[in-house]
Amino acid sequence: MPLSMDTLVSLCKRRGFIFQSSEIYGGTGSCWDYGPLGVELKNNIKRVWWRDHVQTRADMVGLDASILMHATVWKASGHVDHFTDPMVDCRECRRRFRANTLDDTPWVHYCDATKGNMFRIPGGGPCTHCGLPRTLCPDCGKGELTPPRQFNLMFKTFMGPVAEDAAVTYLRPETAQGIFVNFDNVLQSMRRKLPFGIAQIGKAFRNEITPGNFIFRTREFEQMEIEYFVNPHDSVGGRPADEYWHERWIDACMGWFQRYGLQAGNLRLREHEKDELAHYAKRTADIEYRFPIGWSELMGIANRTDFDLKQHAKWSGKTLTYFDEERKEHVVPYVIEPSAGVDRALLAFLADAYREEEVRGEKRVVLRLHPELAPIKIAVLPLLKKREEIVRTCQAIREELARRWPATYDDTAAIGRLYRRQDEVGTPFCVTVDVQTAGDSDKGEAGDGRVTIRDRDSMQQVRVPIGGLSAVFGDLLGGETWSVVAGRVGVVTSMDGG
RNA sequence: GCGGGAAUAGCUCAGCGGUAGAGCGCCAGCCUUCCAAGCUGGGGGUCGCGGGUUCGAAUCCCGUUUCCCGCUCCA
Repeated sequence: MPLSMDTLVSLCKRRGFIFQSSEIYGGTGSCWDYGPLGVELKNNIKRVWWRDHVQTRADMVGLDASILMHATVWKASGHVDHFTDPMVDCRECRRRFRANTLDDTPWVHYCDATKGNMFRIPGGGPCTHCGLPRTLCPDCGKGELTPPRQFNLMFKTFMGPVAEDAAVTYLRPETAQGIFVNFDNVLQSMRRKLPFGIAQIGKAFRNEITPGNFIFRTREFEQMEIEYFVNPHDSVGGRPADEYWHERWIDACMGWFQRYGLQAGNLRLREHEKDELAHYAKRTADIEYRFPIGWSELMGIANRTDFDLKQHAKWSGKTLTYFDEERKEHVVPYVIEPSAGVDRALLAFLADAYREEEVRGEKRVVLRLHPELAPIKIAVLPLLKKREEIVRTCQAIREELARRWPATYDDTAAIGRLYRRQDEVGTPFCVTVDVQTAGDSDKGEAGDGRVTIRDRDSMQQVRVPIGGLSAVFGDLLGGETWSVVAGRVGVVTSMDGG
């Protein structure tokens, strides 16, 4: 049975990943809070994204621009003009129209002067039979229209305590503009040569008409964006540089999601049709993921051309160009924009990791999260919580491991249940301390100082000395596979075998 | 914004005019030497909120809020 969104929502709440915002007040539509495990998962996603796209690349730098920006930014970007059209709805057929173009569009009219015959009247003029202007829905000709409503896809707010017009600005609807307006700053301060990119992770806000589907579409969300600047006059491999780099980024992004666990079969690329392209875009490709709600956009990779830099140059009066030493000319770079949603990525990673398995006739729910993404890397568990030596040993081990990795201790259930709990939150490894480990002071028996490591996915176990744990986890959490590491350090036992 | 559905314990839900329930989970104790074991006990809900009808409302009526599904919309 395919994973339902409800199942995921329920798991997220029950296990402390994601709660509905302001729940005790009845909840706030489209807003979600990340709980103790959710914030770890989200931070992990952001961290590996940043590491892989910024820190390990010579051609990338980072940025963290403020959410509130000069209001003119949004005039230059086009968001003010394109985000705030007054809209009206037909009460009958429920079609929606832009109020300011309504009077110029052709309309359907059932004319009383001709016993109610239907006419299609071109342009915005009155009916030639009755002489009356259009008052009803131009499409069905029957329904009354609602009063115009402002559809502010941008959240308007005020800078300063006095609400006067000069101080009006917006919560940014995308992080991209923070990069464009800092293009020259970065160029000057970081001595960059084209091609190079600027990355940013941050919150963005859109008054979506229809939010929903859990964290898929929310009004407050977080973006991971790159603006990669290229010289459109250059050619690479016989192609214009912007087209070449667009392709490279599509491949890189597709590969990145798979590297952290998304199955190739749940990912696909979708090219935007010509009439679907934003007016500034030369080409846009979406990476879609097979979410519980069906195939939907996970990220978009657009070729925004030189539109944004030119717009900001025009509105700011500043020169936003790059000097090409070889050609001795100033160019406005083209920009390739890989833009991903953190929340959507998190949803995809969760959905892809979710498994229901049958183990000894019982259902096992397990999140097969990539170890780098897992909120908790290691759980240290006592086989018997009544034995002081065991508990003490557990806590010492946890404390030591927690210096390098998120590690937790739990003794509130029997071992089987403890394992299942960790499975359900995606903890890749458990360390179990038993009587042999700590010894038995009552019987005067010394412990052997060895503990069991249990692998989440295979449920196999291997026994290692406490002193070797740090090195073993260094390997396991550093990218080596369980089978390789386990085979190297000890005798592997499986559930059925032992 | 429109249409439809829903709202009762942390989760899944039953109850549909007469003292708020179950399963799971959670907590504690006993037990337990590796995969959701067992036994005992426990905490937890003014049944989304506000009105109304009634001797009496989780239950019927009205309003409202929120969520879900679909439509619309989506730089």
